[in-house]
Amino acid sequence: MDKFVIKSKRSAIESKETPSTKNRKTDCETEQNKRIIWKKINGENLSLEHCQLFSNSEASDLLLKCEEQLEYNTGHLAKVQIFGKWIDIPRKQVAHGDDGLSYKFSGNCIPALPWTPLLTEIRDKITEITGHKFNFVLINRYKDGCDHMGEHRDDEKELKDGAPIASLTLGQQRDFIFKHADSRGKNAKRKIPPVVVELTHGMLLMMKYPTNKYWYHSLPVRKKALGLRINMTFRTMVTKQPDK
DNA sequence: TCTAGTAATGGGC
DNA sequence: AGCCCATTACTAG
Repeated sequence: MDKFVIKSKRSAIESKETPSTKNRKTDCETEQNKRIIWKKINGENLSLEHCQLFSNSEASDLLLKCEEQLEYNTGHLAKVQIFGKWIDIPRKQVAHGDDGLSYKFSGNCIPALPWTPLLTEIRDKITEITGHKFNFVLINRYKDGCDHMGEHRDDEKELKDGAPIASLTLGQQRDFIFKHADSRGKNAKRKIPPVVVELTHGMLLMMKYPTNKYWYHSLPVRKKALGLRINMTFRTMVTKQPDK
């Protein structure tokens, strides 16, 4: 297992500069598609597949471009109401996608901004590799290991039935934890062990049906993770029904 | 009408 | 010290 721990945003971006020549990129990048190796993680109604979609240097380049180009929601779109209090979400978030789509998040309705050349390029690369088309991407920026996301399932009603979600990691490696709906809480019906996936720089994780129906996922706090992570989850949203 | 979902908090390990 | 878990109140649909 090749663990690549990025200690800071700076090192994430500069890590492509290796002292030796063994990792030097040639101009055969088009050959890369043939070298992609998928790994599967399966369980009861759990179906995940992941691969190293982007090389270390490609992923670092994309992370840098994201930092230069992306802007994140502020104000009420960056807050959530919990137990009566309005709290800033512990990360930054923005959505892009086809015209008219939006993302509902605990009462908030986050409208999709238009696709940008950078996001279109990444989207099309994922489509090329997976064969799946996406009309929406939710981007979450975790500045360090203290930024996180709680346990949740993605809103099934908004997502096209049976469509996978493609999750791209850029930057800091983080743990991603899946918990079965029946094994959560004090009065859990069953004891199903959680599944931990290490999300690494340049890794694409496909969450396939029906994973999201039965399994919650979270990105817990990791105090020792010091670097920046940007995550993009490409989705296929249900497009608005034409009025009858 | 009833269910599910958001994150901070504090205690146990 | 870090990680895990149960608890907390209100809203949208």
